[in-house]
Order: sequence, then C-alpha cells, then structure tokens
Amino acid sequence: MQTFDSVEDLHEFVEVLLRRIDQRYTAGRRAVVELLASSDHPLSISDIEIRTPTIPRSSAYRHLSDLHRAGVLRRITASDEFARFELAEDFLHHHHHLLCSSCGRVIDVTPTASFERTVARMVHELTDEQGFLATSHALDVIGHCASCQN
Amino acid sequence: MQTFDSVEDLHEFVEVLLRRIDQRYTAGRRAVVELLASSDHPLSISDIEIRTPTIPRSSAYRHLSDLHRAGVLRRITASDEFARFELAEDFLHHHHHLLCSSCGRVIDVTPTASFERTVARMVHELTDEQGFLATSHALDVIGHCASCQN
DNA sequence: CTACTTGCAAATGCTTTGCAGGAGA
DNA sequence: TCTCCTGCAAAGCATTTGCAAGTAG
Repeated sequence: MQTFDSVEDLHEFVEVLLRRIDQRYTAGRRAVVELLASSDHPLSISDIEIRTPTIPRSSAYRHLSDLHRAGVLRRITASDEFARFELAEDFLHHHHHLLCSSCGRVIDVTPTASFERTVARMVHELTDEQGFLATSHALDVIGHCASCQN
Repeated sequence: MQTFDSVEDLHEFVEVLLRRIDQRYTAGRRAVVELLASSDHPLSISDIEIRTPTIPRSSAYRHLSDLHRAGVLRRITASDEFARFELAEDFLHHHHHLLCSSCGRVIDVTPTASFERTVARMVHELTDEQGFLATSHALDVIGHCASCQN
C-alpha cells in the first residue's frame, strides 16, 4: 500500500514532517502511524483505541491532531459522523472511497491511470469557470457493501 | 435550481414524503425547506439559525433530522466538520461540490450530461469488482475558492 | 536544562432527548 | 380527541484542554 520501500522510510519522512512543526516522533505517535500504515482502510478513533489499548483516548486524539497538522494524515468523514483517518496520499497511492451507508464502513479503491486522467480533466471542467483552484479531489461512491446486501 | 415549476409543487412533494413516515408538514419545517430551497449552496445549522432566528436550535435539529429521515434532505460534510444540509437531489439538479479548504465554503457545480455519463461509467468501474451496490456518488473538489486566493 | 509529551480528570460544545403544553386533522 | 409537534431545560457524547509529571535532546 505504501509508496515507500520500507517502513523505515515511512517513519523517516513522518519524522521530518513532524520536525517542521517542532514536534517529536514519539512511541505513541509511531504506534498510530504504524497502525494506519498497516490498515487497508481508514480507521476511526474507536478502531484505533481497540487496536492500541495502551494509548489513552486523549493522547490518541492529540496524536491524530498533531499528525494531521504535520500533513501526515488525512481526515475523512463517512456517512456516520465518526471521523476516520488514513495516511496522507503522499504516503499512499491515490485512491477513492466506497462508503457503505448501512454499516459505515469505508473501502479503498485504487483507480487506473486512465481513470484518473479522465477525472482530472473533469475536475478542470467543473472548476475553471468558478476561478476555483483545485488542489485535490475525492470521488466517493455511496451505496451498500457486499456484506450489507442480504 | 429546483426541478419544480413552483414552490407549491415543492411543498406538495415534501408533504407527501413526510406523510409516508406519519409526519406533518408544519410551519417550522416549511420554513427550513424554503430556506434550503432558496439557497444555492448547502447550509449549516448555524446558517439556518441565523436566517430563521425564531426557530429554536433543538427544533431546527429535529426538523432537519425528520426531513432527512423522510428523504427530503441530504446531509453533507465539508472539510470543516460542520454538517450541512441541502434539498435531496430529487428536488435539485444533480450536482457536485467545490470545497474551499480556506474558508469552508461549499460551492455547487452542475455537471453536463456527458460529464455525468462518464462519471457513471467510472463509478461502475470502481465498484463492480467489490460487489458494492452503488446508489449515488459525490465528486468533491478540494481547493481554494476565488476569494481565498489573494 | 528547556521544550515538547502524555495521562488524568475536568471542561467544551454540538447534538439529542424528556417532558409538558400546543397544534393539526 | 388522538397523535404529532415544539420549546425549554437537562442530558449525552465525541472531542478538547488544563495541569503536573515524564521524557527527549
């Protein structure tokens, strides 16, 4: 999933980003980053709490907020209103999300290059007249995941 | 903006949707619907509070929740995490959103028919392998609006 | 040493809910 | 007259913050 050859490279880059805002890369933050890096979908606070029980809630919130501020994480909001986090796209392949409106689950899907060329062209089409300067885009598909269709 | 010839048609349809869930179309709910219908972009709770000061917060929340449950409204989450509401797409033209990450503003943009055909084809491409049943999609463009680019 | 981190508990702030009086049909 | 609606105040709940002890460099 990562565009880094090794986990060490990932950590090194995260550390650089944190240093830019005078933050240290401590064990707790490392644990959060590793958890997110090992997941194939965005995690909510409770996901994180369950999988790193030694980290108190308030610290987890602070880690997420600091890492987000440093540009390491991306915060997304699904159909339910729990914030979910994933590594920023600098660390991952660019991808889109399938949001299950039944269970709230978020599924990552990686588009093909030609797919993305088309999206980029279309984004331009939408923004040009508005004088809007696009920095990124998100194509969310809302529906029901395979396990919620019985 | 509406696909209805008159505001009366809009209200009539809303009333039907509410009746389906044994709810009445009262003055407060009407005011919320009219406000959303007159806006060219999604409104947050505080927008609504400011523009309909006679409606108490708790009632506004209840109206939004009931109207949402009836299928009249669509709830969206922008880059800041304030919920915003707009009329469901049955009442509006299908459209996408430009999200300004500087000021949080949400701008509606209406795509062309050929644009949407392409999006629909691409959505299929993303979901088919996952066994995911798509019901709708949202293409959000993140960036900076014209007034936030100085 | 000096500055950043962390854990706990308390506080915040948005949102929801209980309840009693009011209104629609 | 039965059921739904509304306003107020109180409660809930995810998230944030103050503070003091801990740790990195």
